[in-house]
Amino acid sequence: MGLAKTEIFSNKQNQIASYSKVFGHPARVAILEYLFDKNACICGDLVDEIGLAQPTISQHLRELKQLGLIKGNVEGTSVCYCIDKEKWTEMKQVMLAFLDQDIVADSKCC
Amino acid sequence: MGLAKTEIFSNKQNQIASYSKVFGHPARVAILEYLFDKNACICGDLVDEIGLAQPTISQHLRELKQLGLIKGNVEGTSVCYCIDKEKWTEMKQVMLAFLDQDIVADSKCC
DNA sequence: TAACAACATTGCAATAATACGATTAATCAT
DNA sequence: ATGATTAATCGTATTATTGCAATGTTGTTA
Repeated sequence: MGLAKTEIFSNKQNQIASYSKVFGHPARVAILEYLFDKNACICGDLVDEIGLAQPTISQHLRELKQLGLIKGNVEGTSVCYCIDKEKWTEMKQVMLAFLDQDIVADSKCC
Repeated sequence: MGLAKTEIFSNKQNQIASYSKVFGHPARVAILEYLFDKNACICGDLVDEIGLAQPTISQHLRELKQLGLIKGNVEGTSVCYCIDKEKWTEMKQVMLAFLDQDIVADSKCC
């Protein structure tokens, strides 16, 4: 039905899924990498840098902003986006706990 | 259009997006956590464990299998799934490189 | 104030994802 | 062989996502 049954899963599981979902599009990965690379707030160059239309970029930025991973400062007529470091660290904790699950050696099969 | 323009992004960016996408649903997160927790191949208990119908679970398992993150061994009438450790480690490298991007202290704003 | 610049929003078309009933395929038990 | 069990696949309804043209909003500049 296109609608995930989030209510039957734990908060942690839904949180991991939410973070992952936002990373699940290469444009958003590219935006974040660009923001990291510049290590400073950048503004409208994202549209030129990534080959997507302005409304599309704006939409991706909004999703990143909704999760709190980026912040936007209005600077005159342009808006300056950058990584929210606290939130990024917080997200990283959650994701690492998931990715770093112990792989015990003696599994029964496979 | 519902169709991501993957061709304008790098292989690495698309790879990160692919891994993230598969983690972008709580059911698949739950399946993986259960597989890790049991540290042994389990079969149809996933249907009982997670509250989704059998075809739905089977569909999620297929997506995980397509990415290579899990393996399935046929054991009689049931199928035994477990984490593919090599592939998991490989995936972890890629994801960590993305998550661990340097957050330099002296950013210009925000 | 009027024109402009930079983004955000809206609306829409096209495709993808989610979920499950029904069915099929394979194996086991008798 | 027959029936039961397990899981994969098919078909389909429903919702979500992606992308962009058109338009709106806000602040700047002449």
